Formats: sequence, C-alpha cells, structure tokens
Amino acid sequence: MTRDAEATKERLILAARRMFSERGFDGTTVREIAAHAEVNPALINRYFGGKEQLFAEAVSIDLALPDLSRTKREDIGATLAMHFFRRWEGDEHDDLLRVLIRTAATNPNAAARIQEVLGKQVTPMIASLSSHATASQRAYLVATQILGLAYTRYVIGMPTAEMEHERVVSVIGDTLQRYIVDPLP
Amino acid sequence: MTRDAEATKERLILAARRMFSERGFDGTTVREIAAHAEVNPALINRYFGGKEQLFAEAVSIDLALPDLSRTKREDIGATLAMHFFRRWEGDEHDDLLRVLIRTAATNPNAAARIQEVLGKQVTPMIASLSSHATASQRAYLVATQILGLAYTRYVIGMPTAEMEHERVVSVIGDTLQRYIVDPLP
DNA sequence: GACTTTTGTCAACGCTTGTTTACATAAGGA
DNA sequence: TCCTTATGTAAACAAGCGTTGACAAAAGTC
Repeated sequence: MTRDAEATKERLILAARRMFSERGFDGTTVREIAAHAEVNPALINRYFGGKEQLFAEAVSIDLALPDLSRTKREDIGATLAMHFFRRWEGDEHDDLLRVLIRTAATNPNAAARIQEVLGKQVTPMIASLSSHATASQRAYLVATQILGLAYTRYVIGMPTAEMEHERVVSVIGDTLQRYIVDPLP
Repeated sequence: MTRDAEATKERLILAARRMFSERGFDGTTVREIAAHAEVNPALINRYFGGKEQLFAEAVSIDLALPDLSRTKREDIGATLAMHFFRRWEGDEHDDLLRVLIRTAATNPNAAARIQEVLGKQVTPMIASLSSHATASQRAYLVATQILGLAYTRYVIGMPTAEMEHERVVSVIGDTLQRYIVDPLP
C-alpha cells in the first residue's frame, strides 16, 4: 500500500464535495465519504478533526464574477445570467454553490456562508456598476432570483418545462438587468 | 389523565408542522415532536405509522391563490406578490411552504410535492390568464422567483437589506408581471 | 360493577451515527 | 540495517435515532 497524506486529503475533499452536493450535510455520512475516497473513515478525523471541519474545508465558494465594468450597460443582466448558467452546467459536476444551497436549508453555518458570499462578492460588484446607496438592496434582489433559479433547477431538480436554455437565460437576464441597473420603484 | 385520541393526533400534527418548518425533516426527531406535543413518542407510530407518514399528513399545501381573472391586467403581478407576502408574514408562524422548501433540499419526496403544487395550482392559474401554450413555462419562471424569495427570507433568514416591504413587493411584483402576462422573448 | 376496547406508558431493541483507541505497516534518515 | 516517524487499519465506543411490544389505565358497554 502506497502512502501519501496529501493525496489522501485531496481525495477526501473531492469525495466530500460530491457527496455533500448530492445529499447535503446531514444526509452525508463520513463513512460514505471515506468509501468514495477509498480511504479509512478514521482518517477524516486524523486529517481534518471531524465532519464539520471537513465540510468547512471542502466548501469555499468563489463565484468568479466577470468584470462587468466594460460590458455595455444594457447587456449586464444577460451577461451575468449567462455566466451563472455556464458555471452550473459546466464541466464540473459538483458545483459548490449547490452544496451550500442544499446544506443551508437546515444548517445555520452554511446559511451564514451564503450571506458572506453575497456581501463580499455580489454587493461590491454591483456597487461598482450602480449607485453605492442601493447596492445591497440590489444584491438582495439578485440573490432572490439567482438562488431561486439554482434551487429550482439543481436542488429540487425541477424540469425546465420544455424551455430552451437560451430563453431562460434571456428572461432571467432581463430580470437581473432590472435588479442591477434600472431605477428602483 | 384525560384521554382523547383526536386531540392527541391534532397536537402531534401541530407540533410536527412547527418542528419540521424550523429544522426540516432530517433535523427533527420524533422525540422532540412528541415532547412539544406533550405526548408519548410511541403514539406517533400508533396513530400515523411512523415519522414519514406523520410528515405526509402534516404537510399539505394549499397556496389559496386569489382569483386574478377579475384583477386589472396590469395589477396581476403586484397582487400576486402581495398575496404571498401576506401569507408568509401572516398570523401563522409555521407556514407550510417553508417546511417544504426546507425539507425538499435533501428529501426527494418533498421535492416532488413542490412540483405537484406548481403543476396543480400555479400552472392552471396562469393558464386561465394567459395562453395555455406557455403556461407551464411561465409557472416555472414564477417558481424560480417565488421560491428564491421564500428561500432567501425564511429559510436562510437573510435580512432584507433595509428595504421596506412595499418596495420588495413592488419590485418582485413587476417581475411576476413580466413572467405571467408580458410576452416572452 | 364486570368486561371489552381504546388510549397512554415504559423499557428495550436494533441500527446508524461520528468519533476514538490500540495496533499494524510503510517510509525515511542515522 | 535499525529505529523513529508518518500513515493506514480494525474494532469498538457512546450517543442518538426510529420503532416495537408488553403492560397499565382510562373510557365505553352491557
């Protein structure tokens, strides 16, 4: 048996991401994670201290928001909608935002992490495009639509009602446009 | 000790609703439910057959959607947004939709129930107002925004970013208006 | 009031969970 | 090579879970 602590930790983190994203925090057992990583369950405690710490280490979100300051003003919403779709439907099957959304439903820790992502990534991005005064309100509105879309599609797994991706992107893009740049009522 | 099976079942259902809505299905134990209902845990099995059946009995959703056929066409979105807000922030602290949203995050059964509510209550309502052809697509879009709003506010418990309710209702109402009656792109 | 049925109580079962402990084995330097 | 350290294994622990079955007590019936 070849031994390599770093590789073992990495395998655990990858397996943890996949399992957490599919079943949430409570629905995932350390034994399952260890089994998928082909590693002894006890090593989770040796290397991370426990399930909770493994979760914290495995889930760190970077939305990788595009720089929209050079985008034509009327295309901001569509560009952003496209960005999220590409991330979600992209190559990596275990998108971390899904993990958080699923887990935050019953875990206050994860809920706080979502608010952190909003405050540190979405709000500043909007503040750089629109008036600083309303940035947090606009970010909140964006969150309701984006989280709702992700929840509906990837957590609930609701079929798209035979709507082409393009159309969904277009409609949601319009909404984001209103939330981010149009004047609020 | 006074004995009344009906009253006992009722107390169990009420306690179950509250607990499930606060902690979701997995996060709630039958012992907790029984304790809150001041009832012996074994009675859950006697009267309902088990935890799963109690959940099914406790969570039956009726959105009580208003009749929008007589509403002025341009007020449909705002009226609907107002309706949901009133329900959520209303008297009963244990709104059932919250239970479902929270639980559906990790429980396929609950996820199916949400789709059922959408298909049997939202889609027909929209079909009666707009073209039948696009009703299910429009219902899907409405779901992404409404579920996202509920998730953000009541599951994550995210603060409203100092936005007055009126303004939230107004903005969300505009979005619903676009999703329900405006022509799709 | 005796009897049956309904309703509630109690203790335990079997199982799964996260975690820990004691031990075995590979890796690496002297 | 020998010894120490790092890494992996196996078994068990303690706690919590949903559930069950045997029993007690109230309610209803004659």
